[in-house]
Amino acid sequence: MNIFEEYINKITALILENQKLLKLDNLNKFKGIVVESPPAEFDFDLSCNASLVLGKINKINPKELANKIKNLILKDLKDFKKIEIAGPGFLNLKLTNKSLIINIDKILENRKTYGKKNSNNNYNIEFVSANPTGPMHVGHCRGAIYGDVLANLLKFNGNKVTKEYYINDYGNQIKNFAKSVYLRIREIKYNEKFISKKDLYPGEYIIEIGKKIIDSNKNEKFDNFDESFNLLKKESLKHSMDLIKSDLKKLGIEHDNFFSETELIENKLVEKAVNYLKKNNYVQEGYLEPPKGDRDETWKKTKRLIFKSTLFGDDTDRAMQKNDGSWTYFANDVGYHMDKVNRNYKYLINVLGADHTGYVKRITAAVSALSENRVKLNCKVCQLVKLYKDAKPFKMSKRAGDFISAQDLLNEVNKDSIRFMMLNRSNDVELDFDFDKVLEKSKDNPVFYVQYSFARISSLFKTLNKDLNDKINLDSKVFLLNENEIKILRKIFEWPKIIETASSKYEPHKIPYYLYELATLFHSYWSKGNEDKKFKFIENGKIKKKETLAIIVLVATVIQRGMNILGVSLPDKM
RNA sequence: GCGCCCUUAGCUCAGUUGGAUAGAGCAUCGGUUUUCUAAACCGAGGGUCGUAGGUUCGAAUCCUUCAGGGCGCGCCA
Repeated sequence: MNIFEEYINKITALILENQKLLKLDNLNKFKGIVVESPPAEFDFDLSCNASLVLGKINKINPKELANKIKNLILKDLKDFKKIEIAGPGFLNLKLTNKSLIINIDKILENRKTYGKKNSNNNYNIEFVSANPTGPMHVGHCRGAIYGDVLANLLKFNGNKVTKEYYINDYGNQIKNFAKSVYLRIREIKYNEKFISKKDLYPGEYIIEIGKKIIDSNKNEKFDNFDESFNLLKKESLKHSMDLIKSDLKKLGIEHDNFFSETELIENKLVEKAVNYLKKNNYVQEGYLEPPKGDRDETWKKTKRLIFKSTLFGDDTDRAMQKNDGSWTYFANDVGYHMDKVNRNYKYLINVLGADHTGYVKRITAAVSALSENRVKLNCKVCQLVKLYKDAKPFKMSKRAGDFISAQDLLNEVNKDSIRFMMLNRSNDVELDFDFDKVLEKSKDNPVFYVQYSFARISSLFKTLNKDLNDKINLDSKVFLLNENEIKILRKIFEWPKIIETASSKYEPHKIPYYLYELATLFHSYWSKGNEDKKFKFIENGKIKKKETLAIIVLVATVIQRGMNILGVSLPDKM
């Protein structure tokens, strides 16, 4: 149920019926007409811009038109007790008690799904996909949470969502990773000092992995890297992925599908994709120009397979093969994405870190080519996370193993705060993550603020000895909302719209912002009781008005739905 | 040189399918508690929406110019 949609339909239908009376010709252009909440200073429930939009197209003075529409609405729709024309021609509308109650009842009857935007599509969201050569760092957490909440949001609306992780368990980096583990094992077993070199992984977790592999392979000598390679690769990857999965789990995230790059190679998916693209002339042998950025010493102008990604909006065509004829990382990814296309998803979403911005156009181009534009890949880039502690920036780099890992973060900050704070910003701006602030228990910390509002409601229900799910019967004869309750109700009406834009634009950050505003209204109302006894909810252990109870249940309902989507818990008591 | 993102109050940011007097939080200053949880509330000051143009009844929002900041620009992954 979305009250704005409901009334836009009623009002536009009414206008259509009375087209001649209103002297309107261009009625095929209803685009742009909306019903929304008026600015706070107007004491109305709804606002409609129909006369502004239609007046413009039909060259009619919007205020005159507004007046005619106003009379029509008053005559034909019995839902409003007051309509005013404001500003350049906005219609501000106030609902009758009866229609307010109808709308409140509708929400109360469908508490679990209030705000749901019905939809039934098949989505694949690829996110995290951190290299399996080491543990997750803080930057990964942002993308991880973003992807997870996006999935929750889309599922809430009724879509099917596969949460996927692409494991880059192939190529040189894995060789170097296994080599690092090998050298650490030699260090432990034979006292050979580990000397860190370029391309090796020095981090301490490598030692842990080495120990585990020694334990589970008591008879293995580890005296020849090449001979032990397969074993080392397999076991190191397993331990490393276990680390990552355990971090993800602590953040409340579980993927549905892990897709291995090695398997993709073994199943010849790249060849299949390349052959398909060749058939359509999207892949050809050719030469590329040297890159414009930093000089690359190993660059060679030789003939190789090239994907013509410029045909799909990329800045330059892309190599599918390296100097030695083997596939590039991109070629493998093309193979992977062909598999996704073949799995018949309607929408593909890739959540990437800021350092992969330059990759977006080519992989989007590849999906267009592979699906003949049938499937749209949407790449969402999460900008950097900047860590602060004691007002000093925390450095983060994956270089020497001195990055801030997800573990480090989880040791100090609980999952709820991490999730909420990482989402409390649009994904395409940098995010300052302040350790101190996130641990604070005050209004400074939005997580606590929202949770606290719910805890207050819970305690209220405990005092009343009532359950949040109890049925409430409202009576239009005595129905009366005070100004605090009206403000809250109007905010509650906006919830479906928040869900709609958050999910259609993939912008989950709108949810924490909204919840914070709703919590503010509730805290404010609550405090009114401290100033003036008449605003207290309870008298002699009983609720004073059923309307108040209904409003409070609505607040609790929306906060529950919202926090549920965010994957943040709601304690009863704080 | 090129691409993507950003530029809104002292600070951190919401707000873009064009709409009404541009909003929050922090910080600053001043108030509120014998309580349904003060982990809260109320009030005040604070703005040329980076610059310069354009589109129109109307622009933070759309187009163009320029400037500043971030990320990236390999046949690495």
